[in-house]
Amino acid sequence: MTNTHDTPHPCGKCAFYAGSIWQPISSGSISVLTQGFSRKELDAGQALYEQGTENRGVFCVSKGLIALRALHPDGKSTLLKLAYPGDVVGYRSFLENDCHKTEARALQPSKVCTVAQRDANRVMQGNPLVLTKLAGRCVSEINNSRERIISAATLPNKKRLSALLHRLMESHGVRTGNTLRMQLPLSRSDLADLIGVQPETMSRLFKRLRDDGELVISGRDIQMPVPLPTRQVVSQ
Amino acid sequence: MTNTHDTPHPCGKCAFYAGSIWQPISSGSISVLTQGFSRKELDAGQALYEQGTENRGVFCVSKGLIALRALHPDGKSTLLKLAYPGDVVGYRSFLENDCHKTEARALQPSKVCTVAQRDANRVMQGNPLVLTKLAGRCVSEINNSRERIISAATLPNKKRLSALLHRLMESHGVRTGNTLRMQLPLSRSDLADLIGVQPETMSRLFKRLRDDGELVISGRDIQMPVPLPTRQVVSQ
DNA sequence: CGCTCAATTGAGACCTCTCAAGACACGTGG
DNA sequence: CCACGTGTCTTGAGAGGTCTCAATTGAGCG
Repeated sequence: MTNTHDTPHPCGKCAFYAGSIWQPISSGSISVLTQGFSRKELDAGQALYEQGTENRGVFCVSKGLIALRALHPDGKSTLLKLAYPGDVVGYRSFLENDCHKTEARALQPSKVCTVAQRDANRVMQGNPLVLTKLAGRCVSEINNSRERIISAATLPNKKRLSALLHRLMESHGVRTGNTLRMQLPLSRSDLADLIGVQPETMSRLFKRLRDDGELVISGRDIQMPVPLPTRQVVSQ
Repeated sequence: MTNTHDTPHPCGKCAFYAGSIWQPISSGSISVLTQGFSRKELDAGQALYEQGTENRGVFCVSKGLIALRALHPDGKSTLLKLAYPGDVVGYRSFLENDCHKTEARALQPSKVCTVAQRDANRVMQGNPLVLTKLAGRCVSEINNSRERIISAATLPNKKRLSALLHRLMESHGVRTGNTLRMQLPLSRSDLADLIGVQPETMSRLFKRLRDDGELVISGRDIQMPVPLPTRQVVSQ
């Protein structure tokens, strides 16, 4: 019934196949993976999963941008992570076999591939490398969190915002001559979350950066000069 | 040469055996584990490993208290985590097969069990459950980091300090009648790191908590009333 | 046009940071 | 035992930053 031979890998045509957590796996597992595999399109603002709901599998962003937010009892929320194409989301609750402690919501029109929980577990059991790769994603996430904690303790807010904008520019910016330009994918509130201040303060930080001549802002349109190549200090 | 039969599990007598990442493993792996196993005592202030050094294995705290700190180029440092008995440290660099990005230093006289890298890898390869458990530790660490980020964005410093002291009291406090009392295992600087303020601000926060009557402080000796049983709101 | 939501601006209270100086505990050596 | 360091902790003062509450502006949309 199952042809273990010529079933193509469901992620085979994905641009992020090389780094996929579902690769390599035994040819026998490919049919299991395919069985649990589905692709979904999300409009901007649409939720991939809601906080508090049961985990239904492991999700991989293939296009667009997903925001992971923790919703608080008082109605506010905190933006915890931006998931770009190639990123895996939902693995925290998958590994814990627990409900989602954050919501995942598309910031831009996005495409997400899902491997259903049951099949994901079966593939994982037959292919230890899958768990190895997932653990690698966990470690990356730990690294990211630590960087965020360290920069919060180390840098003043203005510098943190500047660094954040430069990072966003790397992903979303288009270079024209000597300037970079992007449409911010985030609201001011979300930006404020990412550096840990109130939205009003965010506005004022923007103004200060503008006054410093670091960038030109108009709504979500941002321009800045191409940064000089920063010379990394090589630690022996 | 190896007796696969009656070699005892090296963690068998440990109080944290039940939650150990090295359990259960195949009886054949026990001798490998034993081979890579060593126990080390650390004085207060002594380093388990230094930042920037190569990973030499996976460490498990069996007694005392270990501080994980990130050291910055400017000479300052940030306290990232307190590792209590039962906690595993060094697994981040172990999984990445990379050098340590933090230092681990004993805050109190401590005992740490080490499984050397080479043998840890061999045991892990033969026992997928080990990686499963390690992934679980990663997920816990992610949860901790997220809580820290959320509370930094949500609560004012005074409340964060209060929450931190209550948490420390749970681990280090002794109840006498209606009061809890502990010797702080941390310097003011380390406490300041944990909530993300300067040491001077830490002092002033302490003073405000004292003025509020929340606690009695004398150096590192802290007393507070036993908190009322907080009634958890059950979210349906 | 009028609604709504996002973003900005204003004002004042409050807090935190920095730099500096003092208080305190602890250990060492005279 | 005392003097003297040393490191930790506290306190002070002023500048600067952030927060909150409130009002205003701006942009998108029926």
